[in-house]
Amino acid sequence: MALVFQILDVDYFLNGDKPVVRLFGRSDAGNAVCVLCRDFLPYFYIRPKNEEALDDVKEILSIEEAEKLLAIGYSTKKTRLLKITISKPQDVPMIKEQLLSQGIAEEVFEADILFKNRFLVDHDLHGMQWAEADVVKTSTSTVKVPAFEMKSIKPMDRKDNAKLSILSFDIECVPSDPNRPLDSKKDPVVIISLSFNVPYRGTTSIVQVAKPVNGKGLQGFPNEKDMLEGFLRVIDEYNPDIITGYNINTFDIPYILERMRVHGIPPMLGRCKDKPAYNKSTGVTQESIIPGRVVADPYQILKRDPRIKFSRYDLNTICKVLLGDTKMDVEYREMPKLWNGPLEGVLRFAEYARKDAELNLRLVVEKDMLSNFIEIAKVSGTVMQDTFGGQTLRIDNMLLYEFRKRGYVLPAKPDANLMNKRTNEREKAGLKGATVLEPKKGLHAEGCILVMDFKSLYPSIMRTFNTSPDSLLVDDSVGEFYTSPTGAKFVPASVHEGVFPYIVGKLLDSRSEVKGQMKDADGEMKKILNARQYALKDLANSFYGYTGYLRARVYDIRVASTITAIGRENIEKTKDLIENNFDIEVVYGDTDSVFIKTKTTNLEDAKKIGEDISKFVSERLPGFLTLDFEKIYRTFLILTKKRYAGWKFEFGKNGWEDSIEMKGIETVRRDWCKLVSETMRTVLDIILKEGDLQKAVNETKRVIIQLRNNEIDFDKLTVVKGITKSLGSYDGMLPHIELARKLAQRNPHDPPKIGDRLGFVIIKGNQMLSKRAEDTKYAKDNKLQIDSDYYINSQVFPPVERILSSVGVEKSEVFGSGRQSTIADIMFGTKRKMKHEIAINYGTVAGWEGLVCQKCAKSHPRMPLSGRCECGGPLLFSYQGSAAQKVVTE
DNA sequence: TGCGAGCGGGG
DNA sequence: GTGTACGCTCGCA
Repeated sequence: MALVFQILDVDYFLNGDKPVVRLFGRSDAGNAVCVLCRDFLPYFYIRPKNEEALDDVKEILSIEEAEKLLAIGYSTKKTRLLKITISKPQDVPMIKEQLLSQGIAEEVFEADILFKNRFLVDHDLHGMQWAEADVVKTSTSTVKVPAFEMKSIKPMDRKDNAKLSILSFDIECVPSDPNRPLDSKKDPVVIISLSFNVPYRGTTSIVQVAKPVNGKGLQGFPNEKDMLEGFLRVIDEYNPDIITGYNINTFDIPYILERMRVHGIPPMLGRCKDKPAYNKSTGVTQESIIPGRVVADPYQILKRDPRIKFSRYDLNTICKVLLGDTKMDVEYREMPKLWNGPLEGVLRFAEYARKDAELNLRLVVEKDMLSNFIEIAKVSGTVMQDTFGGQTLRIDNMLLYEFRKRGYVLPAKPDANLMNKRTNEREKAGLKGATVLEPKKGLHAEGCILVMDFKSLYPSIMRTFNTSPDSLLVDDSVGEFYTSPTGAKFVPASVHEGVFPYIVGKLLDSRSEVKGQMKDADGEMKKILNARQYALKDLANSFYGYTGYLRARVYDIRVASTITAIGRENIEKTKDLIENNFDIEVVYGDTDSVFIKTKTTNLEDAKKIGEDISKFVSERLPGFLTLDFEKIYRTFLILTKKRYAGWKFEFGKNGWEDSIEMKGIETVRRDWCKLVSETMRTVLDIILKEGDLQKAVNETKRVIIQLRNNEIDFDKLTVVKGITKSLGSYDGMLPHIELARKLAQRNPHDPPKIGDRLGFVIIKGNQMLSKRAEDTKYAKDNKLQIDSDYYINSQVFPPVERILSSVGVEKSEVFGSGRQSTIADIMFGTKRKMKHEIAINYGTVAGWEGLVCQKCAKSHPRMPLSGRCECGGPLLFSYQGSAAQKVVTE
């Protein structure tokens, strides 16, 4: 029969001496299924040295001749290799070592490719892809879901996803000794909360409690052991495809596995009866594996997402920002009291746990956190679980598909020796990075700044110059070649299109196509397509980094350094093209962007100039390189390379929308009090939106005076820090730890405990700084004096000073000790301008007819400089005479 | 400015 | 599991 299913996870088990591959998935009919393949064996390639000796290696099942191309260095000459097939995947490393150490093989290829990946690549299958298999129903004692024997399998061209069931869970534990950290060997799990996207027995959440409680949505158990068994029963019955939870990879799963071990419960959380869930921790990275399911941890996903950064990554902060909801208010130190106290407390604790599991599920579902990974799996071919790791496996897999198709073998991952060699080589030759153009420092307020980007710079360079390890010319076999700025030579695509440029090109072309399809799509499909276009871009962009990554299989510094060298040449060339052909100045640029200062304050005109420059430059850049007009900054303040702020204007659905954009200038930092962030933002706002440097200075002075006069609320001066270990184990002097010691003395029966977060201010005194940290509330209640010099000199002033000095304001001006000149004034005798006129002209945008006053209805063809009507009323964009849409100024 | 240590999330 | 993998922020020189 034909079974159509989406491939969720792949592994294998041994049946006697032979591997049996298991494909776990969701069938078209919506059932969890497992497809078994018994006729696939592990193999690898060797370049033989002593062929006869192969006969003595008893594990080898067969030896075949194979003529293959090698991935580094262009050549049409195939190398004679032998394909070695053995029986057990886990024997491969051992046999590989033996062949090398006994001088039987000169070199080994593809002996370090995981069996599941080998299977997928060789069958042209991808993770999360739909497949159609010819199967017969079978029975096996190894899995918990219906199983089928596979006769054949082929990939399908389907974009949709099966309805995946998701279980979100959270555990609560209480330490037996509140002064010591939790110990999974001793301290029990007391509560497990579960939340389901597809309802389980008609409910969306359950809380399991290791006490004989009962109630709605509650399951009471006599003890921890029974509860853990109950947890396994629910997982088995619900049978989720995805298991999720906040920080489950490094906390909940390893903890619960240890508790199961203590109680002698086999941790069969997956879809197999023969393979337990386990946690692999390597260095600091921990990952939990549950066979047949996918473990997704929003904490790790969010932390690694380059698109958004959060100030903190705790569940509460994340939910506040993303969902507008918060955790229930239960402090860690309260938990033992709740658990050991009266019933109401236990129930409150249970509801707290329920909400955590629910919040996490909402993050996954409402924020659509898995779609990107599903699409990355579909494109790169790895199973979904492996998409949560790094870029390397994704690229290795994509390279394996393509190189294999073209008759190449991939080199092995580098061993310690090769890594050393690469490191040394790099230290000698150096891998030069990108160019950052020297910024014209200070405030640019006279005209709009255009921000222009090279679209997909490194992928475009790869495509244009055919830079790829397999097109790198290492001999004189070809007369026609391109010589890069570093001297490396590449054959043209007409001779041989490199695998890297080919894949990158396919990804980017496919992305354009998907973006086209998105226009006609809606609902679920639009989400999928959007995730897909992002995955395609993300994957295309990671190929350059791979060529220069020391651990890559197909590392080649000549390729990596060629790409950055072309990038550097490109940005310089572009700067010249712009400055030589337009009466305009490039004030900054970094890697793939240039910032251009126009002479107009009219946003429309600026936009037009941006489009003209984009067209002009793109026509003159080679191949796939294009310069796109990205956005307008009306004003632009640059402190140093990579640190700047701009008043951004973008034309959106509701007309011109403005915001302050900052790069590299941090206004929020954990060790800064609120006052610092507030002052910085105010100062930046005044400079960028009003151009009034004197006002910015005055504002800074005002804050300093308020600090001296004790007029600032202590809450704005508070810094919060947590106690992470026992007080005795801190060596250095830290303010919050000294405070914790003080509080413990003050209140011996309720001292601060591990996990507590202390908010403190620094008060006046002669002791060293860390001894002067004081609890904010205590300081307030006892009317203590804050150390205003500390707040001025160590908190507020340094970051604000960096901003002010970039526009030429001297420290002495802020502190008022007489009017002194800046160094620039002394050198050039120019008086610095304290007030910059910030005129804005919004222009008229196609489709929009003009502006209309909300108060007197007078129409204006252009935005007046004041931003308001003569009558003082706010101006709205008018469209086709009537419909006013949005206030455009404040 | 560059380096080495230390911590994050969870309970 | 045909393994071997962080990344930022801070304090200090």
